[in-house]
Amino acid sequence: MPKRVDHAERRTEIAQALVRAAGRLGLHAVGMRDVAAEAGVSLRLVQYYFESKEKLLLFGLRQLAAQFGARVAARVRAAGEDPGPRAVIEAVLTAALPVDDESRLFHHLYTSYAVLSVTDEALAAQPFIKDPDAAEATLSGLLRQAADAGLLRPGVDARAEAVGLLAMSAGLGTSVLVGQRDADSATAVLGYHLDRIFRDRPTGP
Amino acid sequence: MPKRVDHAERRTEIAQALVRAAGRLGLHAVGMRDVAAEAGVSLRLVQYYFESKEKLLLFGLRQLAAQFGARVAARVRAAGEDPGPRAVIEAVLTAALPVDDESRLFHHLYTSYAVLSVTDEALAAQPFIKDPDAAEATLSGLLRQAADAGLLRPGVDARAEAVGLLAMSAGLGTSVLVGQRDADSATAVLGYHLDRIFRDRPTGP
DNA sequence: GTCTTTGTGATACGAACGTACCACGTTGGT
DNA sequence: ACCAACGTGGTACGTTCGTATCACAAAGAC
Repeated sequence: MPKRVDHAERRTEIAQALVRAAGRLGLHAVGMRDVAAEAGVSLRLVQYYFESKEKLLLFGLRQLAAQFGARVAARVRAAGEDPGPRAVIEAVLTAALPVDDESRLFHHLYTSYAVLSVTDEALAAQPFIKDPDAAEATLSGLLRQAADAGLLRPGVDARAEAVGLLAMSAGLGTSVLVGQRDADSATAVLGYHLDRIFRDRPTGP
Repeated sequence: MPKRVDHAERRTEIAQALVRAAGRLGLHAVGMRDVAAEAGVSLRLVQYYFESKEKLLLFGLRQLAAQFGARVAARVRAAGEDPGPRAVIEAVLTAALPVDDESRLFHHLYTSYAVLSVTDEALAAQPFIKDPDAAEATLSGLLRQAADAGLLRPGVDARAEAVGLLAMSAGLGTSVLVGQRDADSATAVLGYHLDRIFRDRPTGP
């Protein structure tokens, strides 16, 4: 039965199984056997495509980050063609909020990985510094654009707002995740803070 | 050698050992034997004072939350007697930032517990809903006081600001924890956002 | 002065974990 | 047609985990 197989695709499938299993059991509790069962393959195969658990976890993290990037891009695209700066910014910020199963799963696991990276340096490097830095630069650029277009209230510091808003979005996401707040309320808080940055929108004629 | 012993005190000591060990190894990786070694007692004793690991973890979480509450209170007291509302608010918000070993440890473990509580419902109930709700109410009240005293810029919504600032503080704390940002920068961002809420402080005569 | 409770040590047990090993069918190269 | 590499299954190994068991010394109760 062993036809030649696409390794990259197989690894992706197994990593997706890891993500699903981790969402159910918690990242700390998921084992190689759980991943194998979730993917519908034998334990041996998980070992075959990832030599060790650590490699599997690392690959899972990278895939998670990539998926999230794609999700943000999709959200921005869904904001319509040539949307206003505020729409784009709102799309970026709300993409991280756990409003549905997919984003909830993402937030849960990404936070799990972040906690792991504090004590396990193998996980630390890339996704927790480079990716947020990039997000910060992007958002900061968007705000500066908006400022140049005269859309912002006076005295707004693009960089400080970008950093603060991203942190707020992450923090709100966590509070939604643990059940302290519901998603609508978190969205409303973000909207309020954007209103404090942007000038009042022109009311209809 | 078995003199009569204060159970509560013993449990506290062991729970502190749990916290230290978890800070070193990660909460997911700490076992009963690690706690015993860290506390300098036998495995049996840990079992004796906490019947199961789950009970130990729960007690550790509650103790952590209590310690944090005390820390915030101390910070507020350290702001001087009869400090301005802004000083109190800044003390509350910066108390959660990982600026030293103690606060770093706290933020690390509290986030670990939060992640655990997503899949392990035994941990979920109290500290992740009640405590943040209380913090929110407190901060909201402080802001309302400041507004009544005419210290805030017009149009500020105390509740939305309280929720947003707490979320921002938590998010900034996490970014410091994973090494994306240093503590000073996080403090500066919080300061900037408070400046956007409070009126300009009167410049000296 | 016995006797029950309390605190403590050492150790054993069954399960689960990550990993390693062995065997075998299939495929593509030549 | 043969042979080396690939893909896969089954299973065993050593470790570690949380928990349970057995034994026993000290301290209060009466």
